[in-house]
Amino acid sequence: MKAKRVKHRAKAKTAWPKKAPGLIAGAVEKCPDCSSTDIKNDPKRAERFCNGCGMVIEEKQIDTTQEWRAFDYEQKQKRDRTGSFLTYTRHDKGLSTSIGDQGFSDLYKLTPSKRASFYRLKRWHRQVSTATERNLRYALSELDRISSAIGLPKNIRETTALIYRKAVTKGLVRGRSMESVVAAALYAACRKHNVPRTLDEIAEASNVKKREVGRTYRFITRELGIKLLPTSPVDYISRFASELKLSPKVQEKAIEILNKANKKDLVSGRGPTGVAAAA
Amino acid sequence: MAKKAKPVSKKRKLIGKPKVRIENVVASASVDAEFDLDKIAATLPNAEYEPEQFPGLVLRLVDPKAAILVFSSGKMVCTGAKEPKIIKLAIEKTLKQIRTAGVKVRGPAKITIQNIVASSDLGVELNLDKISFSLENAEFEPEQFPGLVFRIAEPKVVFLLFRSGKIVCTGGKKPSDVDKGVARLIQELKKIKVV
DNA sequence: ATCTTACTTTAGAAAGC
DNA sequence: GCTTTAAAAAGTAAGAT
Repeated sequence: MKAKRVKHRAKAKTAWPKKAPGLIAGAVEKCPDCSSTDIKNDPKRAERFCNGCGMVIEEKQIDTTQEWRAFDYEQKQKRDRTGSFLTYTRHDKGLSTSIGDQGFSDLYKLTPSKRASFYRLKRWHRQVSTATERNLRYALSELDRISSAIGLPKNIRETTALIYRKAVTKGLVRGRSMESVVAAALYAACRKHNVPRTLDEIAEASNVKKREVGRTYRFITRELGIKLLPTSPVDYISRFASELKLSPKVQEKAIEILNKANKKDLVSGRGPTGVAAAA
Repeated sequence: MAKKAKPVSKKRKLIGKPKVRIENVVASASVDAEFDLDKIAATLPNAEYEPEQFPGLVLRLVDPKAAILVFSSGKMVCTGAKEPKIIKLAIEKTLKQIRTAGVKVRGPAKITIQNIVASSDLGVELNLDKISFSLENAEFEPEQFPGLVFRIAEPKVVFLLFRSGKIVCTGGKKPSDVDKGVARLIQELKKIKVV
């Protein structure tokens, strides 16, 4: 059975949505790798693959770099709605190459024209990639779960994926639960995009103790050389206001108060959340 | 005994070097002997020993105020000392009590100070936001902790800086590390004009 | 199976929650 | 009371390799 592992194609079956539009359910057969019977057919690439682990069952060929790009795009569009395809972890997002990835993107590029090379590399590919890839797949399904739970824009998911991947590459997940690292990366991404999501919200959504999310956040942030400015209390205003049903006028005044407080240097040491609430 | 800094009004500029007070000294010690912790725990009233929870026996001394963790290997950890010299006194007293419990111990213990925690007051209000923006090794997460963490490599110590100007220095192995560290800290703060 | 982490315990200060 | 910083001791747990 010739089959190759397709990265980021699928993730834990439990996290898969009912169906992936555009992909037709395949015949009743088991995946040689994970035994899942959830085999899908990919009309675009003319191949069938396991929906559970991403293993390609039959390759009917014709894969070119260009088609890979097309594939990415098509799947990406679907992903946006289903939250299934992990295309944003691909090289096209610069998530691999910029961090010394094991070479997935290069391998993909070799696939179309150098079949022989591919097969020779396949063994190596599988042994060195499997662990990381599975970790990544699981981590991303976690990310999707949490993201949809607290409703986050995709740019934040992508940033989170990027941070997570860098963390994995640097071996920062060792000794820590993958969940806490995902939560920490997500928190960092929110901070980076100035999307106010408190540690508590993320901790709750990810089932990781607040203390652990915070610790992991500080750890990976330090190790990856990421230095984020404390969230401005102003960023919390709109959220708090809508939650409390405050008028725009009140919000404006709150922001005004915050600006004054800032000039007077009286907020350092105080959590932005509390400051915003006070205002 | 006064806590130290009386309500000195915060000045705008820092002048002179602030007094540093050592709050805690942690040291490891060891003797060539194997300790029967059950026996020690059974005879010393000031000992706590719950091997299921932690492999060390906890001995609390009131005289030299300190807490000593005693391990079956003959190694110990002494914490709570307000000054380095107290470590030796505490370890000596610990060995004395252990002998009282019927456990033989010969020779003096070799002691190594592992960490010194000190506090001080710069006497100036600190703008932690500005410091975190300006100093590379500063990490400030007000949502998680009100203090700013600042690490310096030489001497290798870590500071916790607070808005009030109060600071904590930890990680030093000897008193001079604290003094040099504080001097270095002030030097850095002056560079970015926050003191 | 081994190596790597981290957690457990101890003390102390700081200041916000 | 909790949170953060550092450090040692000797176990356990979990993860990666």
